[in-house]
Amino acid sequence: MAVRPGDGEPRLSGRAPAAGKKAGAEPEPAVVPDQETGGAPARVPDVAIRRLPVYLRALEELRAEDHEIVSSADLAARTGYSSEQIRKDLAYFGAFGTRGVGYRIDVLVDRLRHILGLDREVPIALVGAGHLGTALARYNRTRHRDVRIVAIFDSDPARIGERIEGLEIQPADAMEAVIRRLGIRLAVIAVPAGAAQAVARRLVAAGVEAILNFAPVTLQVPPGVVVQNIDLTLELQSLAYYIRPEPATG
Amino acid sequence: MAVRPGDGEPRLSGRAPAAGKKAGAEPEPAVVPDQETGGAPARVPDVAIRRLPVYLRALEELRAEDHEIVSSADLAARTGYSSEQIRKDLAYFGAFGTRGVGYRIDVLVDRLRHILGLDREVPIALVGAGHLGTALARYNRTRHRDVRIVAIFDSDPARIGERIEGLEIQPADAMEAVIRRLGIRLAVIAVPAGAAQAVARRLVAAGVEAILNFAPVTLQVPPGVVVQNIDLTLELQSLAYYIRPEPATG
DNA sequence: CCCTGTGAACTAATTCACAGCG
DNA sequence: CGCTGTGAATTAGTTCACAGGG
Repeated sequence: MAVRPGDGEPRLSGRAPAAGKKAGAEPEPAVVPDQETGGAPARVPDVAIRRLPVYLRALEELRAEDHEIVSSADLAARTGYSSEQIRKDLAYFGAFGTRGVGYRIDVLVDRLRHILGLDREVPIALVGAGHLGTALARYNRTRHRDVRIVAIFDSDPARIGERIEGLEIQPADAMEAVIRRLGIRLAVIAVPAGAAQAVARRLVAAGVEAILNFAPVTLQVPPGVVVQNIDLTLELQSLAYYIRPEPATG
Repeated sequence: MAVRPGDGEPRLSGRAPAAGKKAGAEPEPAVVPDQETGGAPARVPDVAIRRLPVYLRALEELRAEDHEIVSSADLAARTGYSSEQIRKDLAYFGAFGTRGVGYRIDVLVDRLRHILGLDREVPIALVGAGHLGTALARYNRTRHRDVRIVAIFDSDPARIGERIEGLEIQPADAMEAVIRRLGIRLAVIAVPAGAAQAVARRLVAAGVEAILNFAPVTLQVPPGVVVQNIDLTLELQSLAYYIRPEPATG
């Protein structure tokens, strides 16, 4: 069952057209941002977008090891994706390599960061400072500057004012105001299942366009909002499928 | 960008039959368990497997609301997947519905649980009892019985003996022995990046066949072992892509 | 040469559309 | 009828294979 490494694909479907019933199901192929990206061509598959951060991480490792040039084959060995796949993914955004040589690591890192929008800091809101939310905030804030949690909200009065890695937990009431003030467009939901949908609605109303949802529910969001779900139970349940056939000897 | 709800696809490639010791990249389409499953046909796509737990959850919600019958359209509305997709996924495993009527919820729940191997308790090992590991264990143990963490390991002597939801943290040294004794075949890795590969190797050596990995590294595992990665940073970085085009007004 | 970049071929997955049957 | 079950059509994604250029 050996799995390809950089896993965890999304299903960021209905990229343009509606997810809802009413919205006439448009068949159009969904055009990618572009301009801002440094000229992304239309139609980059979501699966490819999800691989870019994996390449980026591998490149940063290589750079830390004092490499300057990398071939798609080297990246393939590190990431587990095929070299053709990597070349194709990169080629969606332009020709960054040198034939017969490979890619300059620093150039490619800059390019990928720009494509992903990581060349400016991406401020993130975290809603829910329970055990999971706290662990996520702690991890994120000790390591990352590009995608960084800059606001934490919780509905428990007892937690308000407490700090996680220097960042104060704010009351849920303040959510809209703070998100607007900081221009936050990406949020993480780490609240109980029962509260998640309401939180999502408020986030979207406040201007959030992308949500990473850890609550075990299917969020309903308007078209144009991207949701990525991470659900421990679902992952474990689907992994259970792969271990089912009892070991030969029983 | 509206996303379909029950997200988070995997890339469980190389499902390869015969989890033999010797490697050897087989290109064959990978036959699904079967027999044990209640007669699964060959070749069920991984993406379909990953949707089954989503259906299962929706069905259990419906049952809790005292519904007895559900149509694929109802499930579609709850899960965000299309009704055809749902029917096709279910049909991989047999004809569980009644034409003109729908599916009996209790029958379908039983079927899905059996297909996923959740009709016997699936014991799980958690390696790493840091903030994240602790949060995961707490969440899992307060809710689930089907996929249940039954052993927790940590390398920090200060944590040994401490309990999380009644379960004692054991020393990392005990890993192999405990996994063998309890017949654990599914494990969760929640250790720092630097330790993850070594942990994965030990787990596999002790008999683990499926790993849910929270460490930000690409694990190398032998063929026959399934790895699913969950990586907060990667998720946030790819979501950043979708919010890039600045809001019109800047 | 060597490795990138890319159309073409192929494979996988989804959606369509309708026959089939309670 | 109404909704399942499923081949056929379509669309998406990957791999092949080779031309192209430093």
